[in-house]
Amino acid sequence: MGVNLGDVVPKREVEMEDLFGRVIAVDAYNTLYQFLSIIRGPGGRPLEDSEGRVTSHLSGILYRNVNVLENGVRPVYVFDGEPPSLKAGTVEARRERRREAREELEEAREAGDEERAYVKATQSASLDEWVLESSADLLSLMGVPEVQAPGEGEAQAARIVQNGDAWAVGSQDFDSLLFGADRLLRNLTVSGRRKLPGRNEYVEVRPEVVSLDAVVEANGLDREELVDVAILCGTDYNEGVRGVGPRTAVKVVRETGLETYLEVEGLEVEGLDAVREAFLSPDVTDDYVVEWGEPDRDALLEFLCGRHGFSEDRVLKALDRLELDDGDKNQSRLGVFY
DNA sequence: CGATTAGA
DNA sequence: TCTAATCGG
Repeated sequence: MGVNLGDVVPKREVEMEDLFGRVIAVDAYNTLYQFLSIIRGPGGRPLEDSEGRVTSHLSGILYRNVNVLENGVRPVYVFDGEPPSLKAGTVEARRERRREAREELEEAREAGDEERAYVKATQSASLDEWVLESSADLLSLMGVPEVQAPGEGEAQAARIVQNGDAWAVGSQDFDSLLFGADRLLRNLTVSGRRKLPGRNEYVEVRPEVVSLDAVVEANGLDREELVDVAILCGTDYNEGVRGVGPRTAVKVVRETGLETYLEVEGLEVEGLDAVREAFLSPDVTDDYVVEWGEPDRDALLEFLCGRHGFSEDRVLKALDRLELDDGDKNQSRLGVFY
């Protein structure tokens, strides 16, 4: 979920080819959650192997990374550690929401309502131990590095960018900008269109870059003020003010300032200073290693086909795309845009 | 989501 | 050859 900054954030659409040579600090939680909620079969059931283990995320990781690596983009997956205590309410609320969704999923299945079942299955997706472990295993076999964050993955990913070890954070959420990432890359995808959950509507989806400088520039706010904007709208750490969206929040912070506004309106933000600090000085580490390796073809075949029932033909075809390339598309692509 | 297949 | 539907595990 994260923060609603979409409306006040300038975006620059790019092609995957434009990202050649870039390192992307991928928010693993965000990415896995999307794979898990979206990659579904009939009745909203996730893909699974013959033992009943969910494999939707493995499919997503494999093909996404093949596309990314094939284009000379180097991903590093950043996994969440312990959520800050400020987030406890949000974590609990999400748990409850998933629990409800699972109940409603059962009801929908019993009623034979496939469409509702699909929606509820999506809402009940959760990252359990199996998903995290098998994801780490697959990434490792693909030669894709992983970083374990002490706290929020997005904060750690932002730090990796700040340190110059990655070019952008890869996530759908905007939080990494609040954590100080210089750039955010959304829609790390090669395929054009995506189907909207509602009905038969399709939207063109291309990768898009959001730079923190551009956000700051466009709104006449610095990062600290941007954090105040988010706090007004609501974040994972606080509820936000009813009826205030990003647009008015920017206006309020620029013209009045968050504290004065709260005072005048007789409002209060629970633990305001702590929330600010959670964004401005998050729990991150510089003790990480980012190193890419060669995909282990045999081990990948054993893992995906032998153990989890993937089609050998398809996996081989995917792995072949990782071998012979950079024949035509090599250097001199860096720096075509900022 | 991304790949594959069906169909215009 | 291109796009819409539907597999995949």
